[in-house]
Amino acid sequence: MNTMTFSALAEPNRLDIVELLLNGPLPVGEIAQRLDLNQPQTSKHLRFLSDAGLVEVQPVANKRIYKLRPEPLQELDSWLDSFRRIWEERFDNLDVYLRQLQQKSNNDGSGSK
Amino acid sequence: MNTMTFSALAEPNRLDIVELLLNGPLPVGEIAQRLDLNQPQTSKHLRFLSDAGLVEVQPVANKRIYKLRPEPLQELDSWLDSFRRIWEERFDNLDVYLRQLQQKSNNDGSGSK
DNA sequence: CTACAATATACGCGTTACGGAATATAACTG
DNA sequence: CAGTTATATTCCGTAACGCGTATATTGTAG
Repeated sequence: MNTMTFSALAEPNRLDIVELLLNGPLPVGEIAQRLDLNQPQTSKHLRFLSDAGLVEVQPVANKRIYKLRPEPLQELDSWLDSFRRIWEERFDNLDVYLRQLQQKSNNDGSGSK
Repeated sequence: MNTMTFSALAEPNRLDIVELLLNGPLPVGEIAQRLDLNQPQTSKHLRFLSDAGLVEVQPVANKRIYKLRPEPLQELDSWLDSFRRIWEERFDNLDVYLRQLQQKSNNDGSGSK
């Protein structure tokens, strides 16, 4: 799992941008206006999101229209698979671990490796 | 969506810890050893993960055993729902947007509101 | 080519984050 | 109680981040 994705989404304004773009592609100015950000910050955040692969840009005349790229979020989705599998099984194997610990300290008189 | 979760997972070592704990709860020393981290860093990362609600601790004798808490990852999972919905539909509404733009610039001689 | 609109980049600043080393705390052992 | 193990916290230096302001870039219109 690429930590860039998490870094990108860890910043509140960037998370807002991503959620805003769920409604469809938008040019920088619109994004800045709707989220009440100034233009340079917006560009910088978009740059970050772009580097992380979360958005891509398409120039149209004077404007640059940003839209979401599904790939990183799909990767995130499949990363979560591992956890979904566990949630359904016995997630809390604490007792198992404790039993192992117990057993270990029984035959541990000699510090074998 | 809570950005704390993203911040917590944005750090490679912390991500490793979370993935390691998928196999079951572990004490600090084991985590440090398996991930080749020194003990203070491990404790600090676990502290962070704990603040983010991603892990919880259970003291056992001398040790402190950390285990995953599913809630934040479940929240993440349901956050992704919004995107899953979109992926299946027409995700790239760029053409739609462009048509709106086109139309707007037609009857935009007077800057109404 | 000039003026303008939209966007990107550079710079300086204060804050936060991470790592390492040292130290503090807590519990077990004898 | 002293010694030891396991873990947490503190202090410090450095690097990255987010913000605001100013400036550069790119495209459009006349």
